[in-house]
Amino acid sequence: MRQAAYHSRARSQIAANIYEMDEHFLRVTYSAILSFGLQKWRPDVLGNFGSAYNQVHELIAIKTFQTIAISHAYSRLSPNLVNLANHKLLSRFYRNYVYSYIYKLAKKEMKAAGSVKKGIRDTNTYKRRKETAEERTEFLRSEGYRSRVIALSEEVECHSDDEPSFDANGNPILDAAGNPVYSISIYAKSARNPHITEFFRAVDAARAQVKAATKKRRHIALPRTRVPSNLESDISQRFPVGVPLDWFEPNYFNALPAALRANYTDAGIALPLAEDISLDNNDYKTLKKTPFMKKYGNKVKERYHLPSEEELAQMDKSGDGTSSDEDDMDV
DNA sequence: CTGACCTATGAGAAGGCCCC
DNA sequence: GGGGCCTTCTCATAGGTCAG
Repeated sequence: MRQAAYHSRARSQIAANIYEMDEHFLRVTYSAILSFGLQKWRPDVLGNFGSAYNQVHELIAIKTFQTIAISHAYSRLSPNLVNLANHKLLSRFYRNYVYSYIYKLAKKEMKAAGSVKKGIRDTNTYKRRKETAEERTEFLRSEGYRSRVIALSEEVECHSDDEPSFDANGNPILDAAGNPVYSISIYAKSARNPHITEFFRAVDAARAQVKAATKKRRHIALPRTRVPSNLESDISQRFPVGVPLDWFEPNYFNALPAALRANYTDAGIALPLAEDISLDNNDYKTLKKTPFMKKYGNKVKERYHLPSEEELAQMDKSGDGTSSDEDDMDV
């Protein structure tokens, strides 16, 4: 029961609300549709609301709403029924909903099937990624890291995104029993240095430890699994702009067009090489910039090929952002 | 202006807490 | 242990921003 409600809600708010309604009221509504000689209630959203076809739909919608609302069909939502008899007002609500809200969705969906659903999923993916960024950053601050390390995490683009487990058609993936599998899939972030990814995983483990030790367990979080074969999502393409250089995987970075590498000429270094970090040696956390660079940072920076002074000067000459030469494209 | 990208916020569900 | 309140989770939607 609880499962069913959750799933109907997960598909759509409207579907979930219909699910909560007494079946009797649904029968009243459907028989009204049939009594007008219609097989289905399907207004022509893209057409004129004044057409006979659409007027019938509007009439059915308002009449059935009035009929069942007065019988407390929507009591769960505790509606205010003061204006229930105001046909003009209900008509305006109806038209706003059908010819504005639904119209927009229909137009979007016509352009690309599945785009409405994808938009909703993306929204939540963005939000989760933002929260990941905030929580990791907050943790680094609370652990007393220097700003060069915190800069690894501050921008949302520093972090990979995740999506619920849906198949290519946007349908929930089902388990053997036919129930939807609700889990979160984490996409790869190929631009990011695996060294940094390891660092974030350690951060996450520590965050989980803090959470378990201090917070009450309110909610079972959905399991998160990594997407196989290093698949990247389309949300993950953009680079963070203010990150330390070693956020990037060196080979990946060095293969980038000079125009992109040029954005990071002033970027700092956040962490020592992996082999220079050990449990009993974490002075890198507190060293000031100059001694840090001398002891650890310069070694890291050597691995990155930034555009030379000559290249940068050449790039300036070829005009700031205005039409570029064809040979810009080759790297 | 339009579309892509992203944020802010409301709302329902679930589970813990508190008190009897 | 169970009813009511509180917190935190997720989802959905509306709204904002910005580049082209």
